Amino acid sequence: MAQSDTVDRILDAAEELFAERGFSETSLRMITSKAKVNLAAVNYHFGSKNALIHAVFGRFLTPFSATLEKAFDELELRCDGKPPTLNQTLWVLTESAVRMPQRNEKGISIFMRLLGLAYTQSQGHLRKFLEQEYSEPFSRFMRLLKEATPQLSAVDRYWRIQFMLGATAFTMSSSDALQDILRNKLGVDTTVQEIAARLVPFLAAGMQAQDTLLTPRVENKIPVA
Amino acid sequence: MAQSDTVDRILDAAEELFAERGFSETSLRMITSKAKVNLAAVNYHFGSKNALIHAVFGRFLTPFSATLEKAFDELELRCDGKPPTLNQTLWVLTESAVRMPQRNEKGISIFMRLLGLAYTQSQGHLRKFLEQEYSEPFSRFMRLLKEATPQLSAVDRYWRIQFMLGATAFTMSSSDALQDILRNKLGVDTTVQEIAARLVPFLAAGMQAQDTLLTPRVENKIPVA
DNA sequence: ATGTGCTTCAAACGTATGTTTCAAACAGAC
DNA sequence: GTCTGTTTGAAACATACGTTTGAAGCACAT
Repeated sequence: MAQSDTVDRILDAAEELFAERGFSETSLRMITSKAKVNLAAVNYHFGSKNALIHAVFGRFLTPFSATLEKAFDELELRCDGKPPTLNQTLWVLTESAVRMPQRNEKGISIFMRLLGLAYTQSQGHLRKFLEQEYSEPFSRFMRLLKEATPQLSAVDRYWRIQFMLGATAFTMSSSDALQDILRNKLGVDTTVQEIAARLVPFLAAGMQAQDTLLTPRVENKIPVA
Repeated sequence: MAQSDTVDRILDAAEELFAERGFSETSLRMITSKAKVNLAAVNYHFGSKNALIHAVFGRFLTPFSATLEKAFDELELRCDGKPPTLNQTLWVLTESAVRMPQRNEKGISIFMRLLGLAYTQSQGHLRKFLEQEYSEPFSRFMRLLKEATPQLSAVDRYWRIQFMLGATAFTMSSSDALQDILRNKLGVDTTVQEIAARLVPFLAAGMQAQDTLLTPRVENKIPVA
């Protein structure tokens, strides 16, 4: 699955175990025994469990954010001057994610699941690490979203972006399980690419929904029982 | 905050701590010391930590599912014969959630966060417990969704429902953090009710999106780099 | 007052965790 | 070969966890 270098073996094992069990639920002993490596190797090479978590994220997030930057560059070049549309922006993002060189066939869903976990599991150190390490591509994406949805108020846009992130992270993070269920229920096979292709129109439509429901005060809009 | 009965004190403390830290990250000692109760009381009254988790969910999910059933009854009665619309169905759900009698002002976000965690944290026992305990209102909701979106293929509907669940679970599970960020960024305060009021139109629009993008083969739709 | 059933309490149990230690093994330079 | 710096190894460390124990406390019927 990878070269037999200790560091990479640890990273591979940790990545997979974190993705399928979460951080707190994965012990160093599980990782080292899956990696066929001595227990002390983790602390020797990484310093601590938290640092290992950071390393796992850094290994796939750094190349990804580079890919993403280039893709955004191309996109803005193609649009010369005019801001890219919402659909274009979303497609560029999913493309970059889907086209990332993967270590194996599970790569994409591990990638997605880890991102989801980073968002969900309230690991303060991880959030801090990601914020200060990858703030640039993130805020660039945010800026593109803003320019693509000028009709939205800042507050509306903020929440809808959260909804998008949620739908994406959640679906992708359990894409394996969801694909299995669908296969059993309807006998249909799906690829991650197809899920992404279904997701983007969903997100774009939600993002651009004009809610006639929400005007001055929200409470009025909830029908009284 | 509550009556001084040991069981309730434990449930209150556990609920709050689980919501803000997750299950594995919350120890019985944290719970019992917050509840000002002896450590052994948890195992005495509930049997185990897992059983306590079930009890926490049962305490708010049982009345909620009863409320929901009644709300669905009313809705179907109001629509006599015709299937309720997507918007109606979604509103009835969020209404029932938002209107639940709360133990305190944080009640709603705790409720939401716990639901999100149940979905996200891969605690096998919890999923099993929830499935066999609350399968009925869940599948009723699914049936209503199906009748409200007859234009969708089964596969499309399946994925879009996952997208909805994801957006909801994710947003609600970190609603506190997201509210804080928004307050710092734009100086705006938000209630869970308002989040729900923004979420519903987003979901409805996404659910009803007609994706001109997806026709015979998906791969063609991803622009080649 | 006495006994009974339920509840609380402090203490301990066994296990698992992240981390450290220090000697052994190893690789490459001289 | 011998030295040097790096990596591995088995074992132990301290701490935290969920759970169990058995005595003490309590309310209440007899």
